[in-house]
Amino acid sequence: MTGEYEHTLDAKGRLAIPSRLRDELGSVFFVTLSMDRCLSAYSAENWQKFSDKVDAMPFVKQRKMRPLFAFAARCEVDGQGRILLPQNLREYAGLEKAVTVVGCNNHAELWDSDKWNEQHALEMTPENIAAVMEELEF
Amino acid sequence: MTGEYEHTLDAKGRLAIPSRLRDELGSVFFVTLSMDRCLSAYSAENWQKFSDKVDAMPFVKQRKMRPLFAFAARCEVDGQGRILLPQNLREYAGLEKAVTVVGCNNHAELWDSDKWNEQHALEMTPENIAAVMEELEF
DNA sequence: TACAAAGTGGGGAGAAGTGGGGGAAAGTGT
DNA sequence: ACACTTTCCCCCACTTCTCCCCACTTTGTA
Repeated sequence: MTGEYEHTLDAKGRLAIPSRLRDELGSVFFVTLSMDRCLSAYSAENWQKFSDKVDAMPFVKQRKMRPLFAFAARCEVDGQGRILLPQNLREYAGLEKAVTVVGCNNHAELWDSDKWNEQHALEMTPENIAAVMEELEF
Repeated sequence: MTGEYEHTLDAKGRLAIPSRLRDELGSVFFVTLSMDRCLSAYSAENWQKFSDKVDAMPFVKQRKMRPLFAFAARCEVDGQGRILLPQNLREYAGLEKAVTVVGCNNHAELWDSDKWNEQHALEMTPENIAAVMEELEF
């Protein structure tokens, strides 16, 4: 998944999924908390992988993963390509009106647009890109 | 991929892909940020390799790679051999009207023609070529 | 010079994004 | 148990933008 897409959260808490990402996320996917005060959306397939990974962990470690499941939402896209975001998730990420959806390879992130713009400014510099390429060794 | 090709970005933000590079890039390819305030275009095949590499990284490291995906665009060439470049990418690279497409072995770079001409002048000297060959140890 | 391929420009159909109404379902309180 | 409120989901309507197609110009080639 790639690209950044700005959309608006309507009065009912619905968010349109960018058409470019819709195929990759599928018609049912999972949204959970992420670091950086944003939300992460995983396709059903990737969520399953993630879930399997946690399943394989020892019990004590599994408990630490609880919040990722407790605050996760199973989202179904409606006929208009939108999902309904639960209020607790919206509050966590500070989503109100303008939301930016960011493609991040194997998942998508949902950001309050103002917050994203700050992050964006830090990341979208030649210096940072150079550092990333260095790390990637591609 | 080799050669430099000057093209014009039309009013709709479309850019013609040089016919010489079209076969190597394919009908769907990916454009992302590069250092030097230009853009890099990777064939779908190379992009996949790159994406797989990131997928295999630990979670925290994956996050650092975010900008490469967030600012990447999946481009499909239209019937006339053109792609539509998203505005954020155009802004980053300062592309307005004259764009130079540069073949760089495994990828192509998109430069504002003025910027490229400066770079071009630095690189296209016997001294620089000598330095390059030195480095190459070929 | 004629012809083909490549590059450039623009109009229009259709998809994507946004907003809102109405009814079903679930939860709450009396 | 029943009425009431709230939430959610399906449907319809409107606007905007993207993408597909057609046409012209330029370049290269036989």
